[in-house]
Amino acid sequence: MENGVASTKAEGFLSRMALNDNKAGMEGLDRDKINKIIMESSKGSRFYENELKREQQVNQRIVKMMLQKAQITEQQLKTAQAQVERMVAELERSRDLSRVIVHVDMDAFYAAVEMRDCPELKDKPMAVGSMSMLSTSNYHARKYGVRAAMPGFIAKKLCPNLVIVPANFGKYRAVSAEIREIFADYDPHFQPMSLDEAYLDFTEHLEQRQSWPESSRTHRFHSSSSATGEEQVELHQEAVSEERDISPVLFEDSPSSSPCLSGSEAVGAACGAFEVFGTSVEEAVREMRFRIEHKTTLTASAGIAPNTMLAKVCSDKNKPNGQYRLPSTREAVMDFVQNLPVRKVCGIGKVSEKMLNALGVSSCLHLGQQMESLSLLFSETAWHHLMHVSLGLGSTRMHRHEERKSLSTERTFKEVCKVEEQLSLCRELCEDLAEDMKKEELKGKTVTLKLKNVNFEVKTRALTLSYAVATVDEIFAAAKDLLKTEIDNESPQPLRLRLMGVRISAFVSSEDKKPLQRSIIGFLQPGKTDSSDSSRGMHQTLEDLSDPSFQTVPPACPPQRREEVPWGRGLEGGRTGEEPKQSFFQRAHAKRLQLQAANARTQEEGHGEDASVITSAGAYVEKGVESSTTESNCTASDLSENDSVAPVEACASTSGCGGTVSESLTCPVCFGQVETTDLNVFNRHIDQCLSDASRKPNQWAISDTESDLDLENDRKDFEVVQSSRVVPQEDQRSSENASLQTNVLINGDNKTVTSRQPQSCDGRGRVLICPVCQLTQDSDDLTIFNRHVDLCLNQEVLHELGGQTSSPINLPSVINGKAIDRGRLLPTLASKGKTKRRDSPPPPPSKKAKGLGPRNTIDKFFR
DNA sequence: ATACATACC
DNA sequence: TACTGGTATGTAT
Repeated sequence: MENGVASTKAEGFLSRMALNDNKAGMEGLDRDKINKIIMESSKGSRFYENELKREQQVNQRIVKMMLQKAQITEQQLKTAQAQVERMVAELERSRDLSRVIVHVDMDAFYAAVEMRDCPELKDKPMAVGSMSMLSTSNYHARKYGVRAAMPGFIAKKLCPNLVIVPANFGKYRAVSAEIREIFADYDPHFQPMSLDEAYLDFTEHLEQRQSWPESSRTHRFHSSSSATGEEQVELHQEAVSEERDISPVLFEDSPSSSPCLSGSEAVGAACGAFEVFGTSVEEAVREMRFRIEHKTTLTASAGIAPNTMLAKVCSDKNKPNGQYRLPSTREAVMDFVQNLPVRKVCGIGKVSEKMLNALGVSSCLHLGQQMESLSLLFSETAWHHLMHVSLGLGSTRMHRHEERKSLSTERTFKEVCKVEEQLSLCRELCEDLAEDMKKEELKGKTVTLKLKNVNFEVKTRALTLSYAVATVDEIFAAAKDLLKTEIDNESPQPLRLRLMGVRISAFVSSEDKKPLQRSIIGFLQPGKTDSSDSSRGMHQTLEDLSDPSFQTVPPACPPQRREEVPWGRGLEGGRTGEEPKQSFFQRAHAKRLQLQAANARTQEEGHGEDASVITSAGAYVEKGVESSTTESNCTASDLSENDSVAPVEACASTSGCGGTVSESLTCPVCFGQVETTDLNVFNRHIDQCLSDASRKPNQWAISDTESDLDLENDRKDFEVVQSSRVVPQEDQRSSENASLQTNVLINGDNKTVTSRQPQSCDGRGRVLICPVCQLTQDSDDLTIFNRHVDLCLNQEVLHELGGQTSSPINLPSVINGKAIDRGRLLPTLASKGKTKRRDSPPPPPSKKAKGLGPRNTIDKFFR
């Protein structure tokens, strides 16, 4: 109510532009004066005009709704009422007041971090962001009406002394990690909503807490009041370590056994006062906030309630640095809700509020009173939500982060009208996106282009492919088509853009992400000579794109692509030169392959067939490490769709190549010793190294992964060695195709099996093949094998460093010195899963690769 | 499936 | 001078 309609009297104001003071720290402002300044700063701008337009659209919606309302009959109302009542009864029956949910929210987070690190800002109005847009403001600035989502230049008009500090997300992320550590102590399954807020289920913690000794609820104060500047920073550090010293003791499973008391008293006497927290929820939450403040020097606010919807509202109640508990009784909840302005509810924004207001609904009390009409005027999901709200219902359990559904990147810029610039912009976005896709090991089928013109009109254009994509070229191929179409539609007028964005969605099931495998593969791959296939078809260069005459390739037709650029043909022209974008390893390996495989490139057509069959079988296809102008297509995903190779796919998953278990492991990328025996940790390290090394290249292919079935198989006995090109073994040995891609299955008889002979998958006795030197190892002792691989990896680098030509590496355990092929190793599998899964209903996101995920990494190799 | 709108941080 | 960027979801077609 204190808000009412944002634009109280100022009739000419756009409600959507007016100050949104529905925010802590903004009570009692001179709204009219502030709105006047805001309007004066905006009036006449393109932005303003667009807002005006949108406001009108909303108004029309409202008019329409009112007309509808006017036509509602008694009968309809009656029916609706019955339905609502039934539903209320049912919801009431299922009301769950047994959980204790807490919503924690850092106060003016970014601003607080900046103030903490720069004391001069403390007593000044400040905000984080830029002249164009602010992310947040401190409470001092809020008094002037300066708030998040307001452009800096307007904020400056409201508050000329406002200090605007650029955002430093790295810092916020670090602080966020600190507070999350604390959250985890109270609820290991807490649900982070952003860097500065999270929902926690305190129920379990409270149960245990009841039996905790006082010592476990005792926390030491930190007296740092006299510190200033750098000193304060140091103190802060101390606080952090202190916190760390304390928490393990405090939160052990059996707190009673913790030696906390005696020890802390002594320490406490030396460093400051104690604070003992009780066993109630409020005390527990106070303790948590205390620890947060102690550890970060930042304050948090919290809300305690029986569900998330209420907890969220409660956390705002006593902000900043406060908390509010809503008792877990139906009565308390209903009372609370009655007085709750609808706008405070998460999910009800500016527009919904306005529509509800038009119906005379401003508080949740009205919501309940008008539910019948609302059920007739709003969509089912909408009114169901409103119904829950009116009853004070909300989620009572934390559902941990679901799988990501989309990934996007967008950029606002000055005004771009030239087609070439638009295309190169688009390409840049695709590059960024591809990089992110790679980081997350994702592939998606829908590419969406977003455009905003200088009048702030937004347009989105989507294209759904029949196969999942992830590389720059694939994404760009689609985005560019979409862009081109828009350009054509507008011509002869140019598109006058102020923003462009690219999004990918419709991800393929993610269980088949084998991060490390891919990583290591990419890493071992020679520069991908092949797929870079710069030349044809799909590979249009930027220049080509700029050519108005260019024809776009019909989107979404994998078969066509395959014809144009058959798999495995990429070698044409096998790149002899070095790819500047290759990783060090790739270059090293490529060089060696080059030397060893002398003239092996010419016959691509010759083996094209085999190559494609095999690759589709589960080979990992590397995406071209093309220079910026080339485009590669046909990635593993294309091939993975080929059902004909399914049989092989089943066999494609390889078992790990063995693993070592030693005190420390040597990272094949940085060669540093990783002090751990935990493969997950090790894998993470390698992933990090790999991603650091590959930052720009995008050279790693994204291979598909194996299905669960494969994973099982893969624990068995066969190995799949795959490289970018398939070469029958005979040829391989007799010719120098060695450097071409191959994909072979090797069974116990040491026989190379191509995808045409999938049956050999069940081969007994496994044969391990070094992914680096490609030599078959006769020992199947994984430890020995790993040692060999390590040596090979090192050797590889030494060669590169020494600029030597590589020669067969003779290492212990390499027997059978039969070079199988010099392709790469591909532990995996490529896509198997996909083909299979595709036939059956897509796996519900829920199954999240339990247990599959983590194991996709290097442990396949080094286990 | 596509486009656009709304919402949240 | 200057009005974000990322993700999810709902609404409508």
